[in-house]
Amino acid sequence: MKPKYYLTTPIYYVNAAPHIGHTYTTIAADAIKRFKQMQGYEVVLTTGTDEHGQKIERAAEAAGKTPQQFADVVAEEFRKQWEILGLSIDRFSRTSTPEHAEVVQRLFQLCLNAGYIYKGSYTGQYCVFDELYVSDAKPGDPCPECGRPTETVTEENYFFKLSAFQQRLEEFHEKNPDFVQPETRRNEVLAFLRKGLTDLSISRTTIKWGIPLPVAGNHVFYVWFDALTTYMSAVEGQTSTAGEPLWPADLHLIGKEILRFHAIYWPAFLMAAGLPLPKKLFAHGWLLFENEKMSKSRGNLVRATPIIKVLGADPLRYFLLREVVFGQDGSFSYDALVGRYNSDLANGLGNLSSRTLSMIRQYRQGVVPQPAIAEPPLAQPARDAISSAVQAFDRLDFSRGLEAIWGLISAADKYIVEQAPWKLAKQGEEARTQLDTVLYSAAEVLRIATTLLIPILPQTAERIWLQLGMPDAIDSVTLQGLDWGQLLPGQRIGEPAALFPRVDLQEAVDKLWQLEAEEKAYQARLLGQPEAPPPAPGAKAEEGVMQPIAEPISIDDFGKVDLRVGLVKSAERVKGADKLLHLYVDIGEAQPRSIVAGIALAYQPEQLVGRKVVIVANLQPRKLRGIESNGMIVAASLEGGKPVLAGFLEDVPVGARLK
RNA sequence: GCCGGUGUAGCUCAGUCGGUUAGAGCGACGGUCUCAUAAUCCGUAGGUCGCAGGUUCGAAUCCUGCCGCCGGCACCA
Repeated sequence: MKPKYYLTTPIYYVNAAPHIGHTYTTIAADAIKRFKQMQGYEVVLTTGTDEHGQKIERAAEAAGKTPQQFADVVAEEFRKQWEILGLSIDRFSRTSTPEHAEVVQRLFQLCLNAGYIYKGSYTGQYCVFDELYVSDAKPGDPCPECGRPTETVTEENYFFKLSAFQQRLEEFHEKNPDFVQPETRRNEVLAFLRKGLTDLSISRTTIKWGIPLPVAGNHVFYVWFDALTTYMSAVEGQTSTAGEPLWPADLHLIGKEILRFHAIYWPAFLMAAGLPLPKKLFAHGWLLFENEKMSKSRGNLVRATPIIKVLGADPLRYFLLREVVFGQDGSFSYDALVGRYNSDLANGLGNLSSRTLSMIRQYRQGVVPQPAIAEPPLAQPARDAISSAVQAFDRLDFSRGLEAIWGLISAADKYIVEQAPWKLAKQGEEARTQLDTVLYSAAEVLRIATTLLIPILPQTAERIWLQLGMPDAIDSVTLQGLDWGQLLPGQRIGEPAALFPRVDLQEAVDKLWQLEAEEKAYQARLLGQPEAPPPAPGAKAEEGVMQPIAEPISIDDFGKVDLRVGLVKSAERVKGADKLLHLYVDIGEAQPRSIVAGIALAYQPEQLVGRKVVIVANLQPRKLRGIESNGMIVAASLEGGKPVLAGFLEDVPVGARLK
């Protein structure tokens, strides 16, 4: 009986339609699944959507839908995306289903019974958009993530006693050094743990769209308790064919941004409930677009669908797994994508297949010949490639594994040129056995490379399989025992056809940009969002999202703010803080004021001395890094950028009021 | 500021328990073959191995300092 292997992708939040970041994770998971299957496991792969929360409530409202309707639309987009890509998903989980709610409530109950849940209250500044409390913020402060104004919220919450698990979690991570990979991520987890843990608020009363707690009151679960539990609810009560329970998961594949929740919260929840913990966590890096972080606000998100249309799903899989070292950040660009397509797939694999099959047809009437020797020159390189590729894939190092396979492809190309079968064919009888060996070797390399590539290029592998005329179904092929010499002489090959027609770089890139603009517009319509202008081909969108305009105020309200012209008398860096400068500013008072401003990344202290600036003079004093700050400097704050100080074109006297 | 990582040819990277002329793939340029998807194959391209010191007979490889970049934390807006 096969051992089971249960792996998961994260569940994706339905505030956004699928983009290539989602695709990257899910493709990797699919490749892992196929690889594990070929190693003899019964594999279950789940993915799904995270649908609750205030952000969805509001997005739905803006789109004129109920939250459920809204979630339905986006969830369907994800499902379709994985279908178009041909991903082998066993279960698509949605947090808005009753089955899931039941498991979440049960997990809560277990934690409650064990004494790890208590009721408390919390007051703080809350950002609705990002659904997070902003620690240390004052009323009206903007959200650090999005810049939108925060709201003061007090609520009674249920708390999870995370602090009680610090030691157990540390011990767990010490004893399971492979639990979190790559290692650099593990170090982060340990560092975070050692700083100490505070209890976690796991419920909200401000949200309606969520799973109710099985207690009195209007509490619904807050994101992590709800979302993480999907990993369990997806396979609730299920076993493998052999009767082995699917939980615990063998691998959670995640992005690095959600590491902490998976490496700390999730094990703690499970420990509290007395349930088995997952076996492994792998945090992959981000896909950067031409070395910039992809984000909605930068407008440089890329979708997979245009790529599938122009090049196909397999080339996208190949690119993502070959170009990016799994676990590290990687750069995505259309140029690199098309480059890889032409050089590796068209000229490499595709051409080897084409020339090999064509020669067998021309010189041997389409029948795989019997090699004259048992150990042709390519036999050992092939064995080495099998061993390196399998080992690399096993540690999820796809790029290295693919390198090894392409090394074999190159060796075959080189061997073919050295042997020049087209010459052997003209030499008649005396070269006959030699030609047999050459043709067999080429076909055998093709068969071995194809077998190794099944997890990465499933569609292409199947096409080659048929073209080679392999008698057994490709689904039944395993990696166990894969070796040189298993291709049977006498086999009649199938119909050759080009696998990856070469494309013109510029034409392909233009087409990709055009389809991308259409896809982006389509997604915006789907989510009921105002349509963004399509990006100019190749242009990097730099405009950020317009921050919402604050509530209207009266002239009297404005009059409360005392803005003054000030002259910077001195400026120095604040020790121990990257962004802070300590200034003394003359605004016409007896003594210059001490003001601490977060502009050190944008301005050198010496640049500021003698400069006239605008000061909010009647702001409540506050201590920053132990230094008294009596006021605030007015600056344009660019999202994700450096602040730019307000100033005057004409000369103005110090102390003048702005109104 | 603290912690971790990283900086090698135009691009993506390999190479570090110190040791001959520092490597691969892609791209570029030149050439070759003709089975093949104007593919393959061969050759060329001269990179202060971030910078500066140090240890050593000898350092990309060890040590120290500095700089850049990335991540986490702190901090701020």
